[in-house]
Amino acid sequence: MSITIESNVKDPERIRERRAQIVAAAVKLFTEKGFHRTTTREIARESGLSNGAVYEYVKSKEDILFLVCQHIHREMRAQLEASLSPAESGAAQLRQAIRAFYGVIDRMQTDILLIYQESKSLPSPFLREVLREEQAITDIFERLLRAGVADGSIVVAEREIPLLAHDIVVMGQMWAFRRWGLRDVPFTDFVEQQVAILMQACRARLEG
Amino acid sequence: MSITIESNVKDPERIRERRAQIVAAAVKLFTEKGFHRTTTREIARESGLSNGAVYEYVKSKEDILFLVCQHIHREMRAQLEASLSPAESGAAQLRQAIRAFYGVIDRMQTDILLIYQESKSLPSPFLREVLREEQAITDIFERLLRAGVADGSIVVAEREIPLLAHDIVVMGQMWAFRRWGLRDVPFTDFVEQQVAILMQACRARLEG
Amino acid sequence: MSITIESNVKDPERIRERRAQIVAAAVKLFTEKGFHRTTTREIARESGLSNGAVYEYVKSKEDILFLVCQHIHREMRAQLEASLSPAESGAAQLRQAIRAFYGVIDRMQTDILLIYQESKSLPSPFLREVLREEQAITDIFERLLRAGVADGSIVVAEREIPLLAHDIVVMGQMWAFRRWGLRDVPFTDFVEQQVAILMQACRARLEG
Amino acid sequence: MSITIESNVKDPERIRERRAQIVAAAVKLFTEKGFHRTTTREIARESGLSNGAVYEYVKSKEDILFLVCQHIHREMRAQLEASLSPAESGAAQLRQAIRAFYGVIDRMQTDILLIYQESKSLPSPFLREVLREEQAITDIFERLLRAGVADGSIVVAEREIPLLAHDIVVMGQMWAFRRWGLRDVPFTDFVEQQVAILMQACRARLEG
DNA sequence: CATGAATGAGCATTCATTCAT
DNA sequence: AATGAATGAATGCTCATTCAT
Repeated sequence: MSITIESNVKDPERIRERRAQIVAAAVKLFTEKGFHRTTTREIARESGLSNGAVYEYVKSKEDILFLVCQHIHREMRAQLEASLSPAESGAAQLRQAIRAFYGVIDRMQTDILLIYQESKSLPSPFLREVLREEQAITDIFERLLRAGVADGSIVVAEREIPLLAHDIVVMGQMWAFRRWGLRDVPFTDFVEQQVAILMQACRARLEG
Repeated sequence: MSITIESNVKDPERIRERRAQIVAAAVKLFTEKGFHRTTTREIARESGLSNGAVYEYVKSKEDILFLVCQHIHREMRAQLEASLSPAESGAAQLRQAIRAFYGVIDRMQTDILLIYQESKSLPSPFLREVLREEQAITDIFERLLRAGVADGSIVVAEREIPLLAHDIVVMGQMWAFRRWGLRDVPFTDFVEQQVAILMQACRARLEG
Repeated sequence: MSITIESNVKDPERIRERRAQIVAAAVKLFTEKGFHRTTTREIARESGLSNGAVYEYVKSKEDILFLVCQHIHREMRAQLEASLSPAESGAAQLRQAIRAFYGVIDRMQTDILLIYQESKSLPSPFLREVLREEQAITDIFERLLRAGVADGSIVVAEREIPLLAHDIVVMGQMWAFRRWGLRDVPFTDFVEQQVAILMQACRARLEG
Repeated sequence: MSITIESNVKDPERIRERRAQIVAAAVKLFTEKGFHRTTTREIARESGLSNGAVYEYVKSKEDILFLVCQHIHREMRAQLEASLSPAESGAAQLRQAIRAFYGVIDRMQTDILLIYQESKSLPSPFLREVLREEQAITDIFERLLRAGVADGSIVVAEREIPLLAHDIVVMGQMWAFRRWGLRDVPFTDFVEQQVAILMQACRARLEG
């Protein structure tokens, strides 16, 4: 939002295209070998650009990492919004949102892991922006929780809401960052168990 | 089972001492600047050893990272064991263990964050060992859950236990890795809310 | 004789205009950051031309430096000629010329410094041309000295004339290249003292 | 004096040796191709060190340039001091010093040219130091002028002394930086003519 | 055992110049 | 004539690791 990566190139359409190539290449490589072990040359080669061309669209390697994080967050947001659907009660809406979110997490596992593992390498203005985005996702659930409280379909104290929202997010993201420990848990079981725990924490009436 | 780091030096006592120095220095530096941005020279200087001496007790920089993770895990285990105390029921025991564990997390915040952020840089045999250790901690809670089920003080399906144990761990560790989002939550509130959610998930009778 | 810089463009008027833009931009940038630290992109931007356009009027970055030196020398010559005025004796003429020249130096301080500091980066045919121009200025003073000898208003041996002419030039240019050491000397004092020394060296009768 | 270049290496004797190698190589290369066109790799090769070794004794390429300037200035000072000899009057002392200084300039022509052409590439704390050194040389002549004034062997107004000292220096250094224009002047003639002009400027009584 | 100087492959980044449009 | 995106060789510098002493 507030941060804009500079480019020497003027044509915005071209910037979009080339950065998409760079980001695609970087996501692949960062996922495989991590940010530090990936060289800018590899990113150039993988994205089909010359060494120099990369630096026409980006000012530093950290810029690329930021672009990657930004791209992933946008994709997450888009997918999340696409899978939210209206529901009768606040509780039902919340449950549906959690399920939708966890679905996104499942589909974007490696991307989410990438952000978890590499965002610490961002220069701090970028990191702040990434955390802001992470908080924005949490805020979605805060709002849903308050809506449920408002219509009486769930019961949570206001002061418990922030942490509960974080729980919702983290209990989903662990599907990505604790993959090693959850090999034996089928995804549906995972979702249902987490949803059950969370809805119970909201003292929601049992529903479909 | 447990991985052994090679050393050119014979005297095991000396190895222990020197590695303790190296680990202390590395923990400090990795926490401040991260694994990749810390140089072996800096570790040598900070630990009071010469560049060469470090390599008498360790074969590579990754070895140091592993030693650091190992040290932190040991410390965690020790602190956890020290703060566990017997309780009447399995539920009470579990609740107490969670509280104890969360206390450890609070005290070892930066160390836990270090493992979260840097363990991905470990060569895979080391990484496996670290994850094994992480699993071992989770296993402690699996056992406590089963004990509670056994004495009827909590009600959880066997198939739900592994994930629930992960939840217990993750919902505590987020105190370390989501510090940026929990600034406004006092630690005691944090613990009590998480414990409440978790005990409720266990259908434990409400107790002290 | 005089070197000609090639251009892809035919229209000589256009060449003149564009090169004037390029030179103006380059003088500004070279003065601020030096030749090596200035990029051709910066020159393009500052001159309002595109990267490519610059290379339509110039074959290399060195060409630009040469154009800059040429421009400065022309400007110096023009200013010098404009401020020369006839005088009664050769000695008076010489004194007047030195004062005029030093005035030019004072006004063109940064340009003269630029030539002093950057001309060494010219390819040797260009450098030779620049030195020829520098010699041409010196020659002006040689001629004035000979004129003064001829009318008897000064007394210098023919063999001393070349060096004396160099002294006249250098003792003025130091106002530009020894700026750091002459902070406390007012310009008028500077001129008068140097003129006194030089005229005395010519054994000129004391006048106005 | 006030500036110390850092080194990773501890042994001061070794630092001295290695830096001498580096400086010797750099003087040669900078003289041949200039500072900017010389690469650190070339300096390493020429000095018989590895790329990395150079950076054990120096923190940056600019450090090398500074070391070079420092070395040249020390050498100049040493030679100058070695060739100064006592004289009867202040005027005689001054004349002798100028001759000695010009002899040094003749012997160190290329080095002096190097400082003239490349010192502008120094980071400003280094540049200040170099200019301080240049001023120190000028100060020597200020002192000699005052001594001459004091014993009555020369006549100069106090306020004329600083510029006169600069003239002494610059009128010698031009032997190095105006080499192209002085090809036909024999060194002895050069010295005698300059000395004559300068001593005359001091209104010194004609002496041997 | 310890030291610390030396190594050199490796990396991010720059920039003069070209050339398709 | 003009544009501006693309190129890629070149550069200064780093740092894990080794090894002679």
